[in-house]
Amino acid sequence: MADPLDLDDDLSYTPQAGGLAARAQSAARSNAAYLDGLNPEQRRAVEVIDGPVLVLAGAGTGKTRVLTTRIAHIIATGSAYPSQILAVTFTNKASREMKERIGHMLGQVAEGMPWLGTFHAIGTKILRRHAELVGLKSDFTILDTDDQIRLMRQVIRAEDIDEKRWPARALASFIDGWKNRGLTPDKVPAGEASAFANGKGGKLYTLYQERLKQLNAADFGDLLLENLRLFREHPDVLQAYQERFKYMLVDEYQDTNVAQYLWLRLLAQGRRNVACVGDDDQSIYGWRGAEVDNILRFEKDFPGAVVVRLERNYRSTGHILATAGKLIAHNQGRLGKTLFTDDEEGEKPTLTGAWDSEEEARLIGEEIEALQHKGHSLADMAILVRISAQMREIEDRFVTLGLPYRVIGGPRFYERAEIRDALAYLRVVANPTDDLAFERIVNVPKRGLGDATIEQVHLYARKAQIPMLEAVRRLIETDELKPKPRGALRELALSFGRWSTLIETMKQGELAEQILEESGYTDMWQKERTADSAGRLENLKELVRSMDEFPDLGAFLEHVSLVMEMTDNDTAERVSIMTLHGAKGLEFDTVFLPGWEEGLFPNQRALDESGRAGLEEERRLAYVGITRARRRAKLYFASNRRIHGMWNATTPSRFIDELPPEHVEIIDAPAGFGGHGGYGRSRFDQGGFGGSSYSTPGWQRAQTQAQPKAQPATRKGPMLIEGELVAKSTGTASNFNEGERVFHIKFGYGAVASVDGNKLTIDFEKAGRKMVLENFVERG
DNA sequence: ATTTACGCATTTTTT
DNA sequence: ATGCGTAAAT
Repeated sequence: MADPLDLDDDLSYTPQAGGLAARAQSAARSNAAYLDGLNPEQRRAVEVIDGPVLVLAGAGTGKTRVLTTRIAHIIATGSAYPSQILAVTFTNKASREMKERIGHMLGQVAEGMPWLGTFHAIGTKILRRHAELVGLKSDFTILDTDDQIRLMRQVIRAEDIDEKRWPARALASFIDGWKNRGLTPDKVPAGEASAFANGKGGKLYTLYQERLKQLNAADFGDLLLENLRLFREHPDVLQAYQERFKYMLVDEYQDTNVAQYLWLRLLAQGRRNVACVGDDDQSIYGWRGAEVDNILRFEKDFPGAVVVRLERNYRSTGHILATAGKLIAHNQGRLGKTLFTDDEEGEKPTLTGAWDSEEEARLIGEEIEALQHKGHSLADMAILVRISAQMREIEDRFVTLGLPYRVIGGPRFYERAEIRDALAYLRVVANPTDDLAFERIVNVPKRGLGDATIEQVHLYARKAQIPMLEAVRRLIETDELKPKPRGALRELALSFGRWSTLIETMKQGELAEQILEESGYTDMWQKERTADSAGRLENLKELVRSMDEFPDLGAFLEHVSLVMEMTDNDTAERVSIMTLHGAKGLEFDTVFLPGWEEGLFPNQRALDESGRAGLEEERRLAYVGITRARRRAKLYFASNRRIHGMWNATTPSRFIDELPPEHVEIIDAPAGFGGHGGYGRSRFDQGGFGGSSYSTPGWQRAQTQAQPKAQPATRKGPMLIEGELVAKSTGTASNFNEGERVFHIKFGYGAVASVDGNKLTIDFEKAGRKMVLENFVERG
């Protein structure tokens, strides 16, 4: 790129026949079919393209449709070329979805939207063009969280600070917070800068930034922060982008942090054609820097802004919306929306009290099986929990029941250790100066290189101002190293040399395979026969497979650093388990919401740390949870829950008391059918307990109205006695024999201790003795 | 240098 | 309860 500021390079181009713009224009002429089926508010949100617009889009009101149609409209009316529209999202998923839908709408893939992407992807794109202006080279590497923390640890050590008292993790969160707020080291308020490491916080931040520049690297926060610096220090650059972006669109505006807000505001100061779409009631990321205020003060920032409220809900039934609406009405400081629907009232959301969390899991399992037998698809059901720790009991229950489930969230593909290790090898091959990657794998698999040796290399590298790999090459020619490490390092350096030459001739997937093989990395996992080693090897294979979809190794690595996920096309029939945060933007016919207890939900920590604001965010989380449901929302609370391995008595969530009794059905939990008197008896039978909210008039009324439900005849689940399976034995002989070695996806390897029908008792090497259904194990 | 043992904390998660 | 990370033992 000769002149990075020559942004208009692709603007002089005439739309080709059949190109995106041409097709769109013809669509517009022919009568704008894309506008059909929009309700009046949606239409307004689409058609008012000039000037600032704030679209308050409630849950399920067609937000994405409005965004994509708006883009199509801008293109179709010839108001701008696709390359002049900036459209930012938070997640790759959202931007992928938008790309797809726009392409659909305009009849082809939206290759023509170069500026549709996440904040970070677009920030990266801009930064690479002007890297020199902020002290980077355009091929700078993007650090992941691991790299970031390792680098900070080095900085902390170099400053001779006690790592115990001031862990790198904590510094990382400080720096992250500053970057989220758009604060460069010099702008950090003195008070905050000195809160870390006896006043050294600010200095550490400065040093960390210096190290990043030395390494020609940027962390996630920098991708935006350096943009800000770029725009502020180089008005000509800013102006070029202001002119380029005729129209700007922002998705999930309620989730923007200060840095993103400042970035947008700088760009929007040009033409002021900025449309922000969001829902203040769904702001649930305050804890990572999102500022609901951004959306609340939009009209002040952009005087004369058109505000459109989307309140017609196309997702949920009446009772569900009424329940969610009543709950969220308890929040103050909202812009205020009331969702409505033309849909039927539907089933009332249900509330079930369980004796303990185990019973809660059991009840959910039974309900799912009952629905399944009525013909409902497991893929249309989800369990939404407040914290990940709640998943375990539910998973355990599902494993026992043989109910297929999938956990959404959890460690993502590119965050898995084995993937990061493999990537580190590739990074070093692609870029021998990537010290952080080199350090990550220098002793993985174990090569007998310890801290002492690494430190030696470090020292040498720093003295000679060369990358570590180069330092290794020189060191092995001297006799400064002990023979053993010297041999290991020589071997490694030779390998990297060899691999580097292959990069030209070999497809990256093949190369990766060879590297993993020759480095002994795959061997390492093959030798480790634990429950997940097989999965790890499978992940590595998947990685290699996916690599060849990219033109070259560099393109692949760039993708990986920005897109920390892998598109999985697992369409198998399973129930989803995820956190409430992870559920945002999704919808299901049936949603299970366990754990509505004080302390858990609202979460005590959120309350302690953020007070009323924390409570309101928790309430929004509850709102998000309920509004995920299309037809059925099922709330649960338990009177006893195991927390950190200890049983605690709990009280029902205050949110339960905020629900409208007339829209909620109270389910009398079936008493334990194992014969324990009162076991599993609903708390409602005991009247107001523990000073909880159950003495309020509304709920007393609700309780008396509650139909004591008969033991559901539809319950098709296996018979249970104290949670043990009694009726699922098929009587048929098992495929497994005593003493046989087996593998279980969750518990790993073990030996069959006894066989009972299709149930096996297995002594697992790691997990101990468990009883599992035989279809969950395979011969090991 | 690597293995084992003990102490400690433990919401939510994207890029 | 459980895992993770650092400290002592091999």
